[in-house]
Amino acid sequence: MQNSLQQLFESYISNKPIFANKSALSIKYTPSIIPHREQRINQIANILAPAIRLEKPSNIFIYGKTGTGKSLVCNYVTSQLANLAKDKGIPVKTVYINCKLRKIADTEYRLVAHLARHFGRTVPATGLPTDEVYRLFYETIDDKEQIVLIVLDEIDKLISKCGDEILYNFTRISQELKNAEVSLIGISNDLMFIDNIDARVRSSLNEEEIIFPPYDALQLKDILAERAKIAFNSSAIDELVISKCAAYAAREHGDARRALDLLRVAGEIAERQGCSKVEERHVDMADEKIEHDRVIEVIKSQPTQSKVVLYSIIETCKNRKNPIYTGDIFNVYIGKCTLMGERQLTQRRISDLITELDTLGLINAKVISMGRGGRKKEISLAVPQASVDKIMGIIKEDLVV
DNA sequence: AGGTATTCACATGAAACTATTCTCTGAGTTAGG
DNA sequence: TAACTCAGAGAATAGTTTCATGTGAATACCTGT
Repeated sequence: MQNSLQQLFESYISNKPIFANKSALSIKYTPSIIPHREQRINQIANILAPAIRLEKPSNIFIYGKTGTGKSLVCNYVTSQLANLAKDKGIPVKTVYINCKLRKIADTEYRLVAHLARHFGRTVPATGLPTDEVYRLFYETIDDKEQIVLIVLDEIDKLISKCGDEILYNFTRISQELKNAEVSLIGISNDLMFIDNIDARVRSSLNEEEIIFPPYDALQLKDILAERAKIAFNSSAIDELVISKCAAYAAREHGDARRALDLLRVAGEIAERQGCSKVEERHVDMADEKIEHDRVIEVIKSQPTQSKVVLYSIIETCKNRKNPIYTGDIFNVYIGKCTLMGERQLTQRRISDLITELDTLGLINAKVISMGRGGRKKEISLAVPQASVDKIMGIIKEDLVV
């Protein structure tokens, strides 16, 4: 035992390390070159440029699927702008907020409170009327002449949750302020997002739209190659592996984030196995591992009731071959609740929980009409068979089964 | 045969309710002068 | 009298329940040939 450990550590030393600078593959990393996005960078820079002359730039809305470089480009341009402004002493402030983050900016109140805090006000987490928080925010930024650029990432999530009055309120901000000017940059994953907004709000926004198309496999390959140069030792990686990662990610609507994850995890696996080089099989393993980890992570973070529902679904799927529907699940769920002494929710709520599990990608729930048989959700598991036992284990940890 | 009306078993939407957390306010209480 | 305490009103939020309405197509029912 002792000996084998010795060997393990020694082999770690004798093998040339695979990574040179792993951070280049993380999401937070901002590369100095952003391939295939030169045009968008220029577009955004052009729109924002008036800020330097203290004129209010137009509002911008950026659309594109996940991993198309929206946030990256946006951060890049705004930080360049902020740097320049700082050097020249021009009062331009940029704020980046991710609206998806729970407990930070996922409601109107929290968003405005967060903004006010960013400008140095202390705002309680609850207790104040929303109008009051708006007033605090106005006051704070209006005390001197300045341009404020607010970047709202994943703004579609915010709007779908709290309605589009927020946007309307923001357009009104500019009218209320005497000294400062506020411009919005909205980033959305949902291409249809703008169509769901009230026409009046939309016209008062009079925004510029920029669309980020997904990367194709070749572009992904360029991006990966660029990062791999920094992240890996040159001998540890070859073009084949990179192509494979690019191809896998291109299969999923050209998600660069996914491609980078794939490459990083493949490298980690190779490292752990004591290989001196990343091989294609490591990419396959990485693909599986990422999916598996994601599923486990998602399930762990679910509230108890969702877990009970998922448990019921898994068990029913195991025992029965023919398709299963909401009603079946509900019955099993009732049984589970009495067994475990959990509170029973209504079928209405279970229906919603099932839909949530579907959007999380843990199950497939398709609404089908069976004529006289009624309208139902046809439910099946979406996780690989291999993970099922692990999942059951995790759920059981949390529940007294 | 062809057309339409019904009907099933939920889905989907909206509103209202519950419980918790937090602020703010003002009445009542206390301690020191 | 100033400082302090504490209860109650009012807000925001998450998670539900209640009530109401919507839905798609297999099937039952009718019509005219």
